[in-house]
Amino acid sequence: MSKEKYALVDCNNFYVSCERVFNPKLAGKPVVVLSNNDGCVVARSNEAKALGVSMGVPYFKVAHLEKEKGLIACSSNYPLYGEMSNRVMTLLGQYAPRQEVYSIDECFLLVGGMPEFESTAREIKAVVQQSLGLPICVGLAPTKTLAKLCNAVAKSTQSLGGVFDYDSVSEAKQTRILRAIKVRDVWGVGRKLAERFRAMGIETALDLRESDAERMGKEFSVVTKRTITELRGTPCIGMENVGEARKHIVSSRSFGRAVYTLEELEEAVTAYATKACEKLRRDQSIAGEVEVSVRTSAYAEDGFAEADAIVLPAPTDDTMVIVKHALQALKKAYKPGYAYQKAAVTLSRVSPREGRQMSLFAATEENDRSEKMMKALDATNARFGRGTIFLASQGIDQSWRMKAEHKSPSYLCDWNEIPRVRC
DNA sequence: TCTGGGGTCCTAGGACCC
DNA sequence: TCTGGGGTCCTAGGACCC
Repeated sequence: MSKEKYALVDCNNFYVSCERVFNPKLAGKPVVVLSNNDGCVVARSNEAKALGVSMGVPYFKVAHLEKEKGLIACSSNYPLYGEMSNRVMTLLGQYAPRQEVYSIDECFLLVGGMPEFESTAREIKAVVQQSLGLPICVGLAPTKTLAKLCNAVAKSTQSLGGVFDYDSVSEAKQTRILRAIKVRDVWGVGRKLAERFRAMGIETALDLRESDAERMGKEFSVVTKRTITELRGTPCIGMENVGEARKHIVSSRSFGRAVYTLEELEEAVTAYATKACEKLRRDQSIAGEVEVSVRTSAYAEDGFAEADAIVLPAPTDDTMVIVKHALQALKKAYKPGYAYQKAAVTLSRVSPREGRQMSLFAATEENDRSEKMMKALDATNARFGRGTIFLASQGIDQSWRMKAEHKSPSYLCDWNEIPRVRC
């Protein structure tokens, strides 16, 4: 039996790198990409990191660097990043028998039994750079947890050329590497756990590896025990099945300005529920419950947050049915007199569309009609652009929509915004 | 003035059953 | 009214991830 081996491939500063592909003027400059509403920094170029811009910082706190240091901010352009992600993932998937797309910018490849994968990884890196213009790094190790750490090592150590294989160095060297990594930077260790670990004198990845796995498992949870085992080189987190349907689907957005009236919240909830239903149908799933939540700013002194969930009469993927119940839930959650800043629609009790339980009371004819209607809706919106057909209750003006003041064009997703080349 | 969005997994505790 | 133990299922909430 060949030894297990995982590769973690991660695109460097992914959103910034995507912007740079289409706007070469951004090369070599400090660039950040902002979250929706131009709220926080969610991606930074190396030059921006060097200026001390930290991840997740509210943009207004670093906006002064625009003038002082030439910092450039881009609003996020998720359709563009999504399309670039599809392309890079498709390419990477060709290099291994199994791939797990872990997030928009990283995937695991199962490369056990493939000799000399380190040189293959260097080849992959060159191909992705050449064909898509995206820089990547690769970490190789016998477990996913170590592969994540090795990826970080590859990223931070220039001389490695973007690829690091844990097995290529001596045990002594491995130990030195783990000693240099803070426990907080280990996959699966968040802020809370790191605090509790520190109180026990566990400061580094090495300290965690050397701790008593059994005892830690009892004191914390099986998750911690698994992390420790993985740090020791024994895999216990396998590849996830790809393409499995999500169990919860959320659509939520902060508004571009404070919203007070039920009517405006109804528009937003209709739009969010519509979007959640599109995702639901794309997964070939149906939902049994819809929840609506609304809240004022999390930083408001006199804040308010409320949610209400409604179990649907029968599980469905019908936008009109789900919107209707979402609006009922909203009415129960809404209280007048607050400055609302955000609304969310969550679909749960999600199950596969195949073999669904039809409502006893709904005539099959009605089910048929709804199915045809939803198919036509999705097909039209896919062909002519999202939002070609929509429910009137989502409003036309939508003045509550979010801000995006520095957005790049939808180069890959809209014929009207395709890049032009002059010669 | 200005602080994102979308997921997963695990655990504890309550309801219910025999 | 008193009295037992054990199992399952579901949900809410916490912690984590990118």
